[in-house]
Formats: sequence, structure tokens, C-alpha cells
Amino acid sequence: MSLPHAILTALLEKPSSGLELTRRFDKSIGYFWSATHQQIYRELGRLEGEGLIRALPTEQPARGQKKSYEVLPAGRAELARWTAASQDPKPARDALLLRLRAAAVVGTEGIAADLRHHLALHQRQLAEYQEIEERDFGFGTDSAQARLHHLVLRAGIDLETFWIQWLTHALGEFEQLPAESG
Amino acid sequence: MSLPHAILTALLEKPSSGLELTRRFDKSIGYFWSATHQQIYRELGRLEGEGLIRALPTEQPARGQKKSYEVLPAGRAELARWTAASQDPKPARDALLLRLRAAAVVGTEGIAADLRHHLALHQRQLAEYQEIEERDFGFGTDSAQARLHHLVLRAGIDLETFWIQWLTHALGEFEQLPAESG
DNA sequence: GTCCACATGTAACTGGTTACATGATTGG
DNA sequence: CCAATCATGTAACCAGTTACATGTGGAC
Repeated sequence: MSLPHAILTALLEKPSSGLELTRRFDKSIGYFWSATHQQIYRELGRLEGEGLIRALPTEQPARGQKKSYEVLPAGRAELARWTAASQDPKPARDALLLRLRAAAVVGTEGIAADLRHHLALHQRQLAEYQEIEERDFGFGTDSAQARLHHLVLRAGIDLETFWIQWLTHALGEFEQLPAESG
Repeated sequence: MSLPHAILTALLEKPSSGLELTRRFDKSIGYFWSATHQQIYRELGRLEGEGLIRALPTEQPARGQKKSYEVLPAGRAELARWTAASQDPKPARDALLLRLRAAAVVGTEGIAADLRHHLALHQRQLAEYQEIEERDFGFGTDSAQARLHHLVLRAGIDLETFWIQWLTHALGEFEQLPAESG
């Protein structure tokens, strides 16, 4: 049950319409909790129904008309409750590692090319994170908020760095492997 | 669509019953693709219906009676097709990082305790991986299969190491933070 | 004979994905 | 007026989760 809380967080940071939220979920919050516009509109409807957010009354509500939302006190309380509550980590699911395991049985054809593809994606993502770090945290950051945001960004940077290292290592191993290994 | 392929891989490694698969998904394959017994039974039924696996005829099929499956040629072909096909990585979803972001808005109460909890879990998982590495790959490994398995295990080890480092760093930051930062 | 562990399932629900529908606004 | 873009939505589907049901076989 994380999407509603991701939306509450985003709306507290800045009241927005559905499409604006969608764009922000394509970066920033979306870096570690992605969502499509369909999910977001559905969830906005639910949150409004539960009285956790409300549509800003300034705009007329109609299809094709922009509709912005803000968080109500009950919404902030719910987010605080969720944030403070302990949660067990979700079991991991990584299709690439699964494919390597499958490749050990049915052969490694096609895998190396995809490792290179993933490597390129992770390198691009890392570059994007580093740009953000330089722009937003290049000077000494002191506010508690900035520190927390920097901490999250650091996780992203280190995670991408891990993948780049591992993929590079894996590609090295593949060069030593016989062409077909099923 | 990874679960059926995870099951095909597991069954090719060793023909098994539903419960045996469930146990193997609690470790090994389950380290990077978890599944419950309900999912597994449902998927075994589908795979059998599609002619990709079949029940071993040695046991009578009844509720409460063990029923083992093996992969048919069509199943192996499907797994090979899936393994060779390029796939885009799934968008990331990490509730803990999302909570940190929320904590920047509504306060950090309860978070430090959970970071310590996660740290303990990751340390335990790392120890488990390292034990496996010593047991299965301590000596020089040369078969292509062993190398691929080792590669996957390495990803697990490095990933846990990353989390332990980041969580340790995060806890250090928290000690410097004011008690309430919302 | 009763309890427990083993083993296989069913049903209902929730969250995420894919495909499509509808209306408003703006530039040519 | 037409196409493109902005913006909000609906519907159907699929995968994963949670709760529960049913039957077997062995230990006591």
C-alpha cells in the first residue's frame, strides 16, 4: 500500500493536478516508486473519497479541465502514521538474474547483448543522479529535509554504481565463456 | 511474465512437486524471484494445460497426494526463447526510500528503528550468501554453469553489501539529525 | 481415534499494466 | 477547420497476496 502514500508525499511537497503528478513520477519520486497516469487518477479518486485530499476549488471540474489537489489534515496524519510504522521489506524480484539462472540451463544466447543494454541504461541513470547531486547538493547542505533527500539520492547513486560494476564484471566473465553453454 | 519461466528453470534443474518447488523458492531461485505455494500451484496448472510440463505418471493424482512434474520439449523451447529475448528493466519500487522521502515532510519518527531492522536482515542475508559461496564455490570453479551460478550469487552478495553500507551511513546521518524534522 | 505435518488446492481481493475513450486548447 | 497536445478518465486484464478448504499418512 505505498502508492497512495507516495501521492500524499508528492502533494504535500506541492499541490498538483493528475498530469503534473504523472510528470513528477517520471522523475524524482518515480525514481524509487513509479506510477502511470491511470494509476494516479484512480488513486486520486480514492484518496478524495476517503477525505484525505481535496480538489482545489479554483477550477471547474470537467473532463479535459485541469484539476489540482491538496492534502487535508487527515491525509497528513495518515502519511505520518504510515511513515512511522515498521514495514518488512518486500521479497526481491529481478528478472535479469533469473534469466542468468535460466541461461545456465538453456544457453546464454542473447544475454550478453542485453547485459550491455542494461549497462548503458544504468550508466545514463547514474549520470542523471550525479547531475542532480551537483545541482541540488553541491554546496554544504544543512537542513534536515535536504539531508534526507540527499540520503535517498545517495542510495540511488550507489545502487546504480553497484549495477554498473556487476554488469561490467559479468560481461568480462562472458568473454571467457564458451559461445554456447546450455 | 517471469514466474512460469522461474518454474521451468527450477523444474529443469530438478523435477519436483509443488511443495518441493515452494521450498526451493524459499531459497536459491527465491532469492531473486519469490513465490508462494498458491502462485506455484496455479502456475503449474497453467503450464500443464499449455503442454509445457507434465505430471510424472508414477504417482496417482489426488488431493493430498504428491504430484511431481517434469519439463516437456515445448517447455524447454519456451524457456530458451524467453531467455534469449531482450527485456527492459522494470521500474524500481522501494518502500523504504519512499518512506525517507515522506519522513522529510511529516517527520522521522520510527524510521531509525526500522533502518536498524533492515540492517539486521541484510546482514543475515549476506552471511547466508557468503556461506553458500564458501560451500559451493570455495575451490576453483570452471564449468560454465557453475560460473553463471556464481555470477548470480555475486550480485546477491554485492547488493546486500551495498544495502549494509548505505543503511549504516543513513543511521550515522540520523544521529546528527534533530529528533523531529517534519 | 485424534492431532499434527505434509500436500494440494480454491476464492476473493489488491495493485499494476495495457488499451482505449473523451473533451479542451492552441497553432497552422 | 484540422491536427497536435494537454488533460482526465474507463475497462479489461494479469500477477501477487491473503484467507481458507480439503485430503493423506504417521506419531502418540
